[in-house]
Amino acid sequence: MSEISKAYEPQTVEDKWYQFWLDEKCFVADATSSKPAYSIVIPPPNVTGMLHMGHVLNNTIQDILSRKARMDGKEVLWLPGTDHAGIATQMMVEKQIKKEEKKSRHDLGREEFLKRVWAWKEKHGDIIINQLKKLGCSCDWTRERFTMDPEYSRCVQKVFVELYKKGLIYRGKRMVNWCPVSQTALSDEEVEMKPQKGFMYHFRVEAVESDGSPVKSANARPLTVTSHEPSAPQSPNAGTVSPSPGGVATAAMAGEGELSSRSADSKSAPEIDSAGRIWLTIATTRPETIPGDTAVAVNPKDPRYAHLIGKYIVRPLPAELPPEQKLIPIIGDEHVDFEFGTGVLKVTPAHDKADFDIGARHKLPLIEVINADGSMNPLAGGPLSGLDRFKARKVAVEILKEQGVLVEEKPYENNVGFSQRADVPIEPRLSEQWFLKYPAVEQSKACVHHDQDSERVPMADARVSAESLGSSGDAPFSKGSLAPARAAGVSDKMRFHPQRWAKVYDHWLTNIQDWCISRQLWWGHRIPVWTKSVLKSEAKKALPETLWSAFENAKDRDTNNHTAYIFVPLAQKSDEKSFVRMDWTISSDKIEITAATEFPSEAVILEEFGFTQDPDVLDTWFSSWLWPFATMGWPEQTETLKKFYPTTDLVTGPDIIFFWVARMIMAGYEFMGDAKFALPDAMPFRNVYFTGIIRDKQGRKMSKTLGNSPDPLVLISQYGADALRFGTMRSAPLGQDVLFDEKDVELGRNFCNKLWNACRFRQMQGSAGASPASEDAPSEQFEIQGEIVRTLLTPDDKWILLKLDLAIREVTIALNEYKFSEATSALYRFFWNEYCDWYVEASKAVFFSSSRGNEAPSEKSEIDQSLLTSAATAQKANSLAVMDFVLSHTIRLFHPFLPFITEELWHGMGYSTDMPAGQGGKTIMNAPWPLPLTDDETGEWGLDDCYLEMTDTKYELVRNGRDLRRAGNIQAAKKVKYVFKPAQHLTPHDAEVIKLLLNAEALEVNETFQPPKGTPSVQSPMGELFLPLEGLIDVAAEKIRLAKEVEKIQTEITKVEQKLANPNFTTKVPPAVLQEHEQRLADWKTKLAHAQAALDALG
RNA sequence: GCGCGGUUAGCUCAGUGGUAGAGCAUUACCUUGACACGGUAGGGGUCGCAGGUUCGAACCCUGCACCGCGCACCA
Repeated sequence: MSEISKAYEPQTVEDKWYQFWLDEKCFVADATSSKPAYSIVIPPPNVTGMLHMGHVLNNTIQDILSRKARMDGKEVLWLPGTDHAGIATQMMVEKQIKKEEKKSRHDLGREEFLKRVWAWKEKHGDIIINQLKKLGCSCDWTRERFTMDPEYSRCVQKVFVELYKKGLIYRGKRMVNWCPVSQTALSDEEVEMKPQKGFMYHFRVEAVESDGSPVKSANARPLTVTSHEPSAPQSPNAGTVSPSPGGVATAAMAGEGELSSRSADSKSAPEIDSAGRIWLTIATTRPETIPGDTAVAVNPKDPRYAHLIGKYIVRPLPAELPPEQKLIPIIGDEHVDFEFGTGVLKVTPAHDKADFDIGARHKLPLIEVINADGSMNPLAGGPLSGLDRFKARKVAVEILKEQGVLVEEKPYENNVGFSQRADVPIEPRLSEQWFLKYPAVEQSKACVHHDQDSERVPMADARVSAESLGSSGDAPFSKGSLAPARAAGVSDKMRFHPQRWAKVYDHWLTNIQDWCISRQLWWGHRIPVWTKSVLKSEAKKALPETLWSAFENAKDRDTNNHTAYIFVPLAQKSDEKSFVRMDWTISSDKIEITAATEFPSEAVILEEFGFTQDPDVLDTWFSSWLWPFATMGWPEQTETLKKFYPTTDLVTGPDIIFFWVARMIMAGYEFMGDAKFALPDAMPFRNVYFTGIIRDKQGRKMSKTLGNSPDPLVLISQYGADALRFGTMRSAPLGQDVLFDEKDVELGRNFCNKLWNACRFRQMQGSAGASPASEDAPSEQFEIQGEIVRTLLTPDDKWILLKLDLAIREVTIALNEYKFSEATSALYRFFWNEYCDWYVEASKAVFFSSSRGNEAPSEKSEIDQSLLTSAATAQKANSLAVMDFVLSHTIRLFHPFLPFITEELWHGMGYSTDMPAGQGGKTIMNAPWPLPLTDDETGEWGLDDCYLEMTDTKYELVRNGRDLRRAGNIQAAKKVKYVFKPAQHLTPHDAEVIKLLLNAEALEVNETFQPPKGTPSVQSPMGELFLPLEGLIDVAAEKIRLAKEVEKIQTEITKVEQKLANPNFTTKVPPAVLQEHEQRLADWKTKLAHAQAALDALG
């Protein structure tokens, strides 16, 4: 800090120190270290992503935790990496290729397309990593991982095969969430329900017999209108209302006309027309799926319809089919809610999840009418075929209108599942996919802590240990933070912060369905399954001998559709342990064989045998869920795993609690429970901190389309990374969403500048002796070596040392409880409001008055000049020593939050030179985290708490004295003289401090001062302060001020008096509280007396 | 429908039973020797509503309202 600039300039400082940390390998974790471990795995950002505010929040927190842990003496591993993000990345590259070459991925072919994605990854993969570096993240970059690294892919395959062998992974033709844009299946978690405005269409169909002849209404009895369920609207005509004439109703569709009132009736019962024919009205939001209907269902308990079960209806679409091909049964199914709609449900087993289940129960045929891309296929009928599903909906409605069967069309809002990625409605679609039955569910449920009061007991790994807090921990620590240090080797449960997420997690785990893990994409881990299908008749010839004999010897081999397992030694391998497990399915003429293997060599052999690999890839989360251990060398027993697994903290957003957190926990129990790892626990982390979601200042989510997402790098270049970090942390309370405002970053920058200038001020006061004096420093060489001398400590010194002690406690506790905004606020308050506003200002009394020792007034001339000078010098040096003590602690407290500026100051202020190389001598990163003052220190320096109160009283007097100025309408610049009438002895130091803080020209201390009538004054336990204005006083203004004050005091007195007059209060309240109230009353009364006297004096 | 948050100054939020707080914004004054990215002083609040518990409630309990989120959803 030789040429110290007036304002802090972060840009050069940040780059310089980041490079230094990298060069010095400060972030590299040593798995062989004897220090206790602390570890975090980064939630891997998308490899081609860009840093956004969510990353800033998330990674700043991780960096704070990591840096704090290093200062606590832990061996820290913060393991970074990126995620291949299947759909997102593939879509991005496809879009690019489309734009630049007007080609689809299919034009390029799989191999070429994957080349392009890899090229894209190589080109853009470092961007986000470099952005994290800009932010100051102290990740161990030597261990950076990517979810498609060869070793990582190996883990994914191994896990797949293991689960497959356990029978937890299976293939099945099921209803899945299909995204017609990405053209892939999705998991339930990737579907987002959104309210959608549409229409509810009611159309009617005739109930017929199996031969197509009308069901006679006579047969229909015992239906009577009055036997309806209570909720059904009663209508005397309902049973006999006339059917609408053919070709009815296009104009009145909006719902107000005759038609709609009749349709209300139609809800209550089937209509019976004059010819005695029975009509059912069906409600649907998706008329385009009518061609796929294979039944209509009613509730068997519904008296309106139950008698029709077993009859048929004629499906209106496709219109061109002959009626006999459109006959579908009326079935009874409990699923139908007869209070909803008309109580008649059209069943489309191929295009609706619930309908599929109904179809399965009733063995209904499936008619698929929608293609993978969301268009209709020929089975939907001529007019619909080829149309997009939404267009087809409109056309289907037109056809129903033409047929005269549409009875109502009313606006309707319902929830529709959307593909999270592509933002289009998903299509429930039947397809063959791979599914996973989640493993270790029960363990995963049991492992999370649920106690209500656990928020106060933060660290299961005893991150807060007795020694890390110092032995003198009393008041603030006794709240419980020191509490249960976990007994060594005993696993505790995992903790969520804030805890309420445990309930959400639990609920999800209780209700999970199997996970659809296959994706019809190309970018991702290809499913390690190979299949081969041979004609039964040619099996012997077509199969390798080993396989054929295994097949031939298998029991039940002729059973149709029978699945069994055979283990086949691979012919080319002599190693007997080398088996690939194969499943086979035999149908009437074919044998289908399936094999899964994680080994590339076996895959090659399988291919030689004519097996082909499943074309699908795995869900991206199927690789992410292995992140905590696959990045550490699993399945080998690496040093890293032994040292750093389970990780200490996970920091992530609650939006991926199901996608990622829950699944990682299950994977941890499933794959890390193996005794060979000799781990204390299989759980992947001990604490999960859920950040809030970053929103803009209007509370909206940040999104590209809204354009409300600021670019963190722009903010960093404008304000500095420290400023961004500090501002974000200050406004990010535990568990709350963060409303981001650039003002917060500005605040951070201002704070850094304040810190910078406070150090600059210290620097300008010269050397305290520890570091050599620079050329232009005062000529005196201080003797005291920067040590604090008790006898020279002023009350202000003691006050700031005590405040520092409190700040250390407060910040440490806040960090241990993951309360980052609390820690930041405490530091801000301490440094700005206590250190800068009061201590630094008060210290000027020492610096400036001692330097004026040479100009001592004449009455002191007898005192030896040199003695005076040296006393003043010693006093000054002592204050500098206190400043250094406070600053060197403060800078360390700030380091996790503001890594760059603190490193710069640490060196610039020379604090690094006092430390051993490994403990701050080289970098502040390894400097010890400040401990609360020890009993030795407080005893040595005489830091009694009474100095807090004493000095607060002094500062309060100053505040009131300043107020007199304003009350007297005196400009801030105008130098004024105050008179102080002390109640007891006032030290010259305190007099000087008061004078300086009042910005007074002079402070006359006069024990016998007789103020002229009307002199404004303030009262304090220290004495009375006057601002004599010699007739310049604005009497009216002063009267108003005093009157106001009297009023205020009286209000307070009344409040306290009322309390004290209540016998209930005086008898029931704890003595301390009672005493406090009595004291308060006395204080107010004194104040009142003075204010009243002053007011009276004005006449 | 079920569950979870929230409601305190103009804005964003702290505040777990004992004198209502911070930052920003705002008003007035000040470029004094670290800092105008600064200083000093001020104005501004029936703590969502209604009950209850208590000597005492922003805080604990009950109910309600409104805002947000999650889960489940019936055409």
